[in-house]
Amino acid sequence: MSSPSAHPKDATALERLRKAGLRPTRQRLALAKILFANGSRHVTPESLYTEAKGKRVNLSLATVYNALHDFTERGLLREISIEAGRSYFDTNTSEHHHFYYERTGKLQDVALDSVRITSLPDAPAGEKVKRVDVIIRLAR
Amino acid sequence: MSSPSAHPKDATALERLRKAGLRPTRQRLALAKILFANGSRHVTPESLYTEAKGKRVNLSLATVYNALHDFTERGLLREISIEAGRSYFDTNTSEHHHFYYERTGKLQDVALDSVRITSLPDAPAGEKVKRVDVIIRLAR
DNA sequence: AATGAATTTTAGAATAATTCTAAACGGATA
DNA sequence: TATCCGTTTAGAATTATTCTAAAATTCATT
Ligand SMILES: [Mn+2]
Ligand SMILES: [Mn+2]
Ligand SMILES: [Zn+2]
Ligand SMILES: [Zn+2]
Repeated sequence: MSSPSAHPKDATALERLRKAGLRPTRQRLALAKILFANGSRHVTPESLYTEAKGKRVNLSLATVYNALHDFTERGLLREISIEAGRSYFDTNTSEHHHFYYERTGKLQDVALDSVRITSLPDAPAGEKVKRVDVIIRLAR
Repeated sequence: MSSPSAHPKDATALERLRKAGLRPTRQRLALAKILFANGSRHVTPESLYTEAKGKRVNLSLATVYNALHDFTERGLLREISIEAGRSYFDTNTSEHHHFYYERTGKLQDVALDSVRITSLPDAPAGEKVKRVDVIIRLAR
């Protein structure tokens, strides 16, 4: 395949990958551009694959899985599980919560400070709290 | 206090199924006995199937799936999704939260009043809050 | 630019969880 | 007991994800 474009448009995605210690391959650059071009997004592997294909990016589904996991390991994404058999990847890696539209399966960010938790139980002995996830399930 | 089951907690497996409008078949009775014999439990289809087989209950995995879904539809269980590719069924159907031990995949109940949420965002237009799930992820 | 080592991508096979199919079975009722 | 119809079942099918190993690409070194 051809070498990566050096256009300024790529700078953000390229820098992001470099900073994360990930080789900026053609596929990773294309996915990073899609993921980080605009605001916060919540994608599934399949939805991202479809979107990339729609933009005529040539890659395989396995590469999408690899990239999503690599990005997550390097802190570029956060993985979210809400429903069995479907995993989401969130471009917003800062602490926040979610609305979950049960009807459509869509996720929407909820700002951290709009959910005030004023007490939490102590973590069991030998364990520490890694994260508190609040999912606000919506129905009509 | 010697008279039988005034509360669903005390109901026999048979009574429980009858009240739920489910035919008390051999398989459902055996599963209900395992599930509701003691306190709160969090099972996976596979773990329940293995446990039943260990007690020499003759049934198929498909029946375990059917029963778990039937029980859930009739309010005897609640389904919980924490991790993609693994679903849990909870015998505690009252409102409560969970500790999730990431290392082992085990769930543990967290009493509703030990998590105090003093503010929540308004539901988006046309939607209402169906449930708020709090998952406290634990790591060493 | 060419070389070579390490990393990444890929197609397709493999695995895992769950659902489907349709035939056999068995509770409920009369 | 006879009949009805919901339930169970084995095995196939489906879906999501991971694995395999060969080919391609990146990148450091000449
Ligand atoms: Mn994963
Ligand atoms: Mn289900
Ligand atoms: Zn988010
Ligand atoms: Zn519980």
